[in-house]
Amino acid sequence: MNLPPLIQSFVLHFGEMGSHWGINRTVGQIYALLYVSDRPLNADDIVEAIGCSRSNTSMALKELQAWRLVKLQHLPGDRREYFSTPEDVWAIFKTLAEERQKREVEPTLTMLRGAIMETPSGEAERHAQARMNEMYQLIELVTKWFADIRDMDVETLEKLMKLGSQVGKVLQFTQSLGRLAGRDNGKED
Amino acid sequence: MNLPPLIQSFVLHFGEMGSHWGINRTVGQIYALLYVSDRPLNADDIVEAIGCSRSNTSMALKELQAWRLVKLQHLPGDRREYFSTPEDVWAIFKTLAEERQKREVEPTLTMLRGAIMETPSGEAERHAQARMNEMYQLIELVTKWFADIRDMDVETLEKLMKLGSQVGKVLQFTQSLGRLAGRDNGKED
DNA sequence: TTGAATTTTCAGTATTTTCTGAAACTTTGA
DNA sequence: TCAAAGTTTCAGAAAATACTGAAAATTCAA
Repeated sequence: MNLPPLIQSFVLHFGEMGSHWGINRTVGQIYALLYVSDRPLNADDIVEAIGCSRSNTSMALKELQAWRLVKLQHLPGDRREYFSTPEDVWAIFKTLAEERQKREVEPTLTMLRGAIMETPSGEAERHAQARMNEMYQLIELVTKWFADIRDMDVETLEKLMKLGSQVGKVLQFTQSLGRLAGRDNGKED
Repeated sequence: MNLPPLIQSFVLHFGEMGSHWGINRTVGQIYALLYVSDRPLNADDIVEAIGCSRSNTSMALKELQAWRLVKLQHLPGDRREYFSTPEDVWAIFKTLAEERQKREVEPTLTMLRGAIMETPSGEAERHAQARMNEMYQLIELVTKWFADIRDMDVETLEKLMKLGSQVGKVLQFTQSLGRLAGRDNGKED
């Protein structure tokens, strides 16, 4: 690996982190490298920087494209393919959430629906179904909500997050709006 | 594996899903089994149901305890250890988020802080630091927010989620109320 | 159409992770 | 204290995953 120490530690960390998230090390490293790079990189740049084989790089880039985490582009007068990550960190975050949703959450919901439909034979199975149903309801609620906030514009999203748990008070406040009680908006820190 | 088909498909699915999330198959399966079980199970029950070795079960249970995802208990008049999952699916969700935070997010923030502190030598490194800083800000915002909503009571949380993107509108509304009242309800850092 | 540049595929190898059985350890009741 | 019941540890086997180099395929300009 042939990188300034500052960037190297970032790249190595993402490699390790990948393992904890079911992503292979090279994929994590390449992603990290592209993320901090100030220009698009081609496969040979990456081989040079990371120190893995050309073919491994090709596989990893393919996987990153499948996740929609990197953009492919061509530079004028150069046949090679160049890769970069989207600028906007929020966009990255949203893409990741969307892909996880599609790949893991949806199949889980499908499995749960199937199991919940079955006719239980006996108390144990009836209980299992009730538990699966609880899980189903939770996952559905959370993912619908994620989809909702995903579609909010970043400005509003950041405001919402900065508000934090205060949003609970805002909620209670708006619920009592029917009475038009003329108090302030309930922020105290 | 010796389970009703309905439960078996659930258990197998969680085994597979585990791999995508950096959790080993047996751990995922055992967790799923305990989740749907209508009574606490001991290690031999688990071996019988899943069909793995006794020692593997022991390891997996240890890991699940480290994640605080299973409770250990003793039944009167029985020396064996019995395991079960918390009843409340929300609690499970929160525990998972907390542990991930501690194990993966915190170390990442520490690494980022370290890298951002370094003195950059050259434009490439300066750019890399700027990118790392963007990531740092995002992660910090999201985790603070998670911590905030984690501490909300389930009732409020469910209301909030059901409200979905409507919360954006409520937010804008209360912000204009805040301005009218002469204060800003966005938290400052 | 050719051939140089580039990317992809794939079979085999290396590495990592998971799983097992045997042995060691712990706990508890007599 | 012992012995029985139960649990954990750990070295090595098995399985899964990642990585490589060589060869095949693709692309593009002439």
